[in-house]
Amino acid sequence: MNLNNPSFTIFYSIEEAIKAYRKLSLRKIETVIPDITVDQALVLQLINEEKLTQTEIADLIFKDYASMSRIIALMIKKDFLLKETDKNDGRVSILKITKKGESALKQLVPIINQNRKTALEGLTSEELENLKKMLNKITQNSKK
Amino acid sequence: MNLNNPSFTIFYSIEEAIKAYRKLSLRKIETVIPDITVDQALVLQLINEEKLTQTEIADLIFKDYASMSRIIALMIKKDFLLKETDKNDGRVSILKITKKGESALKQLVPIINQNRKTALEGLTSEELENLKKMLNKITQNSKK
DNA sequence: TATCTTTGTTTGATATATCAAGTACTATGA
DNA sequence: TCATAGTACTTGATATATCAAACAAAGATA
Repeated sequence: MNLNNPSFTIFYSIEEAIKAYRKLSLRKIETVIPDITVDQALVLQLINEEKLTQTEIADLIFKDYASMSRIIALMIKKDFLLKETDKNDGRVSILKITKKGESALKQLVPIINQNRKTALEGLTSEELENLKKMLNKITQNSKK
Repeated sequence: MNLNNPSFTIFYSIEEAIKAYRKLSLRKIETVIPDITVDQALVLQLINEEKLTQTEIADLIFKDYASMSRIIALMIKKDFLLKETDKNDGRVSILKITKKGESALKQLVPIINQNRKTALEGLTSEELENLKKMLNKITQNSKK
């Protein structure tokens, strides 16, 4: 039977966990910046930490390039980002954080860190290492 | 720093694993039934195993009721399901699997089981128990 | 019975996921 | 230098995620 099948429940525990965490993140984030999504907040943080192209960001956080293109477009529309064309390579976009983006970021960073802490409360670093190892095994198995 | 932060990597290992698994599932499923999605295949399987309302299915697999409504509508459009109104409660829909749905199901069940086996290869049942426990902890932490 | 609340489902709006196709620019080899 | 291939990104189409609002039927209550 399906519903009590351990293989079934693993994947739905994964889905459940990630959905619960995303919901927590959204709730906390919208208390400080109402018009930003969880993904957009993360992208903002990544661009702030390193100069990255859209493609590089997409690869980092496992997003499709098409999705990344639309996420960036919305962030520009909402005035969190600016886009310029790279002078050395006309295909590449340089992403810059606006004033509004910077101010949002200042408020977001502590919230994001707190969310992770909240979600991982009670898990030791060995447990987390283990969790990551098992998840990576599932990823590798799935890529064959 | 963010990218090497263990808290960061945990959540992205989770996303990576679930995305890799979904991609594997889709690839295998589309070899037998090209016009069905991973979610739709799962819904078909659940309806086959138990008589469930849309709301119950949604709760089981952590879907929003709105999403479930649309998934069901598409499955009806593609002739995998039929919907009738419950005679005892005019709000409730009774979902029935069509001939096409039944025939699809026969081909899908072994594929779905094989996908899970593939993805979990090399993980012992103790490890899986542990994995589930940690994921459930993250879920509970996130729900506060 | 008339009103109010709850329940099961749907619809609209916006964001993201995925595939396929398209655009623009760059690099490479004949 | 010209044709071809590759790279970075965009766009269209369809599916799903999420919130808010709507709707119809059922149940509860005055």
